[in-house]
Amino acid sequence: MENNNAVSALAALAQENRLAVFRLLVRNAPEGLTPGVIGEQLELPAPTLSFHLKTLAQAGLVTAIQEGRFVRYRAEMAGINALIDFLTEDCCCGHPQLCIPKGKQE
Amino acid sequence: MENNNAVSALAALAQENRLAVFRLLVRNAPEGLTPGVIGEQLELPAPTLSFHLKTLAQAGLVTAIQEGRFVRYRAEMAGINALIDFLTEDCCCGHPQLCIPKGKQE
DNA sequence: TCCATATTTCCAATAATATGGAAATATTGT
DNA sequence: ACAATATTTCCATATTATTGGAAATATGGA
Repeated sequence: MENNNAVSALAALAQENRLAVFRLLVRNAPEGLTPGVIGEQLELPAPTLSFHLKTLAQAGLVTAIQEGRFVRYRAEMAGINALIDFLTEDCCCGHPQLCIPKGKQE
Repeated sequence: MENNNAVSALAALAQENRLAVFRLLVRNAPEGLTPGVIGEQLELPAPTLSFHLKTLAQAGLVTAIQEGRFVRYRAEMAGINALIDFLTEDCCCGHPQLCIPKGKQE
């Protein structure tokens, strides 16, 4: 993962509302949800939510597909995995003994 | 890890210069570096660097200890590990089969 | 075609962040 | 006490992010 992409993904998640949106989509993976439902659940006005969804999409953390009159947003697992891997390697580089995330403990 | 702490940590790393500072400190763990050396390596003016170090410290990603006239900053591995775990659980919650980071693959 | 509903764009106000010069503070060696 | 060096705080400026009302766009159903 490029440095730039990592910064984008980190910034996308570094915001309360966007983090909540992303988590909601993960809990509703793989089907995804429409902005209408997300906005209702999280009590976000439509323009605000649209702005945040766009930010998450640009960061590669969600994808959108049109379904008739609705749009279905889905959490992009490849995106979050890439971010986790970036942080893991970043954190461990050169000093693996200092940084053994749960997942790496045999 | 609390939601708030996660947002702080994400925001701290979601900035080019701060990410560079953190990575430099990880590469120089566990000894750490002084702001003088960091600023020289990354070509950052002292006040700018000080601001970023403070942000990283508040997010629990670095620690500072005074050493005579110098201050030694160190990467806080517990902090980055907590963030990685937060993202991993966040990402996997309810749908582990969709999200298997490298580290978790058997 | 016309209406109802879903979503986004436009836009302006507001808030939060980043930057770095100048000055302040702290510590060590003389 | 003084000079030299390290780091931080102060502060003004510039940049970027967030918010949501109003209007625009898009789609399906009557």
